[in-house]
Amino acid sequence: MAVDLELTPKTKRPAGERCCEPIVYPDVERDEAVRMAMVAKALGDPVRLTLVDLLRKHAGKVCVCELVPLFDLSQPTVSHHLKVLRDAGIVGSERQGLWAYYFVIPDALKELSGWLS
Amino acid sequence: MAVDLELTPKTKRPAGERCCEPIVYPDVERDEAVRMAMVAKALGDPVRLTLVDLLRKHAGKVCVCELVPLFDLSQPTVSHHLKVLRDAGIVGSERQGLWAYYFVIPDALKELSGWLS
DNA sequence: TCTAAAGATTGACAAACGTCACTTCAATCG
DNA sequence: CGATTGAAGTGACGTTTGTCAATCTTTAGA
Repeated sequence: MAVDLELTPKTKRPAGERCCEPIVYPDVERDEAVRMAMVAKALGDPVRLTLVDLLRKHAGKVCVCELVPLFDLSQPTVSHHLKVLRDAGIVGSERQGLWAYYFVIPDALKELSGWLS
Repeated sequence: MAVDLELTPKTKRPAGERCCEPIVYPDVERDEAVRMAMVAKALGDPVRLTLVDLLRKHAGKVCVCELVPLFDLSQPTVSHHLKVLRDAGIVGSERQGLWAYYFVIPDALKELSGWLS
């Protein structure tokens, strides 16, 4: 896991000679990075982060009609943000009659959370 | 802290009447959300997340010249990503002669990390 | 069956983003 | 000094993002 960077003392190289050996690291990490970056990106907007915060604090399912008035945004915009979160796998939705309820998918943030701490 | 959403059973409202009471929540949270979203956004790119990962795994200071060959990107692009991370307060840099060394700022990810878990 | 309401979708547009080629800056070595 | 190297800055580009107005879809109620 640990990439072994050689922190050798550096001196100026002659022209053309490369500065340092390229370090290879497994591609597994690359996929992991892509996945986590996708989640982080979805959380990278104050509105979406707040949406997730509300849904998490609520632990249950929250109706869109309760979320929209919390923001100074049009309904389609909130809907769009919810879609971004859904595409990132962070939240799920469920229709009941006229209403749509959103909820946080339990383990969606686990990988990123684990990496961060 | 907990926002008290009233999950009353919903019925169709007559025209003009609002769907539900707007819920107010303290502005402190809003600032917190803006700060955390800023950090998340900076991590919301695979290259930058990998950069942070490498710097963290290394626990010390890493020379830019060791980071550039790890990515299939031009040096200015890597430099740009490092600047984004610096602007977000996630990493710091230090010059030593010709070389620039980057390192993760210890507590930069704490707030987001705490919120996530 | 007609109307109205909740929510998603579409289209548009300005702003921000990721990338590169080119240039500039600062520091080292001869 | 003059040449060279590591890294940052600039300008340009195509793409993506956040937002809204307008529209569409589905459902409930009369």
